[in-house]
Amino acid sequence: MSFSITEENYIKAIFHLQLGEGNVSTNELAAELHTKAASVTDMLKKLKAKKLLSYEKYKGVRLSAEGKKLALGIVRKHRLWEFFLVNTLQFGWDEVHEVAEELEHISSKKLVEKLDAFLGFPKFDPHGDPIPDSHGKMAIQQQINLIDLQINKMAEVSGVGSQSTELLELLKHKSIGIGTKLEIKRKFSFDNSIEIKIKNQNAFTISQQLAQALFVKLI
Amino acid sequence: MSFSITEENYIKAIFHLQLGEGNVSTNELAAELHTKAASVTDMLKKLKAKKLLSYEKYKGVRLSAEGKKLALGIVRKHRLWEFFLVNTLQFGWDEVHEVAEELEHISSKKLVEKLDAFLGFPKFDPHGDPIPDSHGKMAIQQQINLIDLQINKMAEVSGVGSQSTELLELLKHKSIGIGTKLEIKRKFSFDNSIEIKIKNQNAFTISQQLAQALFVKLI
DNA sequence: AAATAAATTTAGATTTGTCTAAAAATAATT
DNA sequence: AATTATTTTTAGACAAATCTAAATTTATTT
Repeated sequence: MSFSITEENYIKAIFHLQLGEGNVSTNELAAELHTKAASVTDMLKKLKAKKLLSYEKYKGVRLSAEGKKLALGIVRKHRLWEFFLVNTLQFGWDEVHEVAEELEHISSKKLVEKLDAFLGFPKFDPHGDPIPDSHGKMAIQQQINLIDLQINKMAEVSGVGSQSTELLELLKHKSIGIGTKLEIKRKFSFDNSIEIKIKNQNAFTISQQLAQALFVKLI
Repeated sequence: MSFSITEENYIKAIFHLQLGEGNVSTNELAAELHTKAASVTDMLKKLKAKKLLSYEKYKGVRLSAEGKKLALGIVRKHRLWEFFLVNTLQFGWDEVHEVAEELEHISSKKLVEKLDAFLGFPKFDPHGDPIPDSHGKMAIQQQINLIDLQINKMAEVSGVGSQSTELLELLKHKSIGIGTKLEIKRKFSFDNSIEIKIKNQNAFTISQQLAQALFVKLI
């Protein structure tokens, strides 16, 4: 079965809103999608008929297993395309969202898998959000993005945003790897670069792009 | 002004059908788009109101300058994405058309320009069709694809399908460049590789991919 | 040139996704 | 618990893109 762009956008919006436990309300959805409650009600009936979600009048909505699967597929595409735009086409990480909103609806299954392989099966997108794999599994992230680490808090590198050879080459050159212990000494707002200090080394600065590709755990 | 996917598909279809001189008929368009004549008539009125084409009842249709510009933009995107799918993502050249039909409607201007640069400003797509540049200009092609050259006809390399460093590296290694004179000795249907003979050299075979990246003129 | 055939357009209906306004159900307040 | 406020649903209408069937125009034949 295949779904319209509008249907996919509803499913994705519900997915993002139902993170906690409770059901998603009609008004929440209307706000998220910049539409009206009446339109949402109509669409929920349609999506219920397609078995993508469970919905009872006045009770709100939750995705079914099938709906979740569809949502994860869309999120996967969105985040893979964002990764592509930033790491391959040199977009700024802050200008890729709208483009990815369009690209995430391209339907070819083969395209997604080939893109994933080309990018080196990245686990996190440029914003540090996890990319679902082809089975819908995402890396869980107790780790935080290095760029969000507080100054002078010691932390340990626990993951990288991608497996690209370019990133790995740079990390090797800077002697950074999984397990490296470091802390941030300064943050420069001009270019969002940060100065980091690794034990027994002089402090040095790394770019925003590199910091965003690194995930750390507090120690 | 922005256009729906349907409108863009009509404009593209008219562009491909009006290659010669005459006007494009309602029935021709209906056949091309797998729709009915009545639907075409409706849409032509709409596109005329948007000044994308000139249309008089019962007289057929031709694109305006503006319509042509839009069409060239869509063709440009289609062929750039085809090039990307084949050369970057390793799709077979015969399986990219449907995917490119979707990708050609992604609207971001910046995406197209960055993709073009990433690919090395290719002049021809994997089928040998010319890719319009950002101003809508296409390389004219008296040249034919090497893969379509008849056996034992002497020809001269007149163009390459792209400027990618990978292609140029391979061409350098094989001592092939613009102006190289060669002829095809055999074609192998198993993998579509061909055996070529360059003056004063031993014959050697080249891959389908390489042959498709080379354009020649008969001499 | 009249008659027939083919192509094209109009008229009216359908589907998808949306809206406004009114009605119904749920939640909050006194 | 009754009243008010909020949320949600229904009813009816609309725009986009399509369709079928009928009407009209152009082309072809006799």
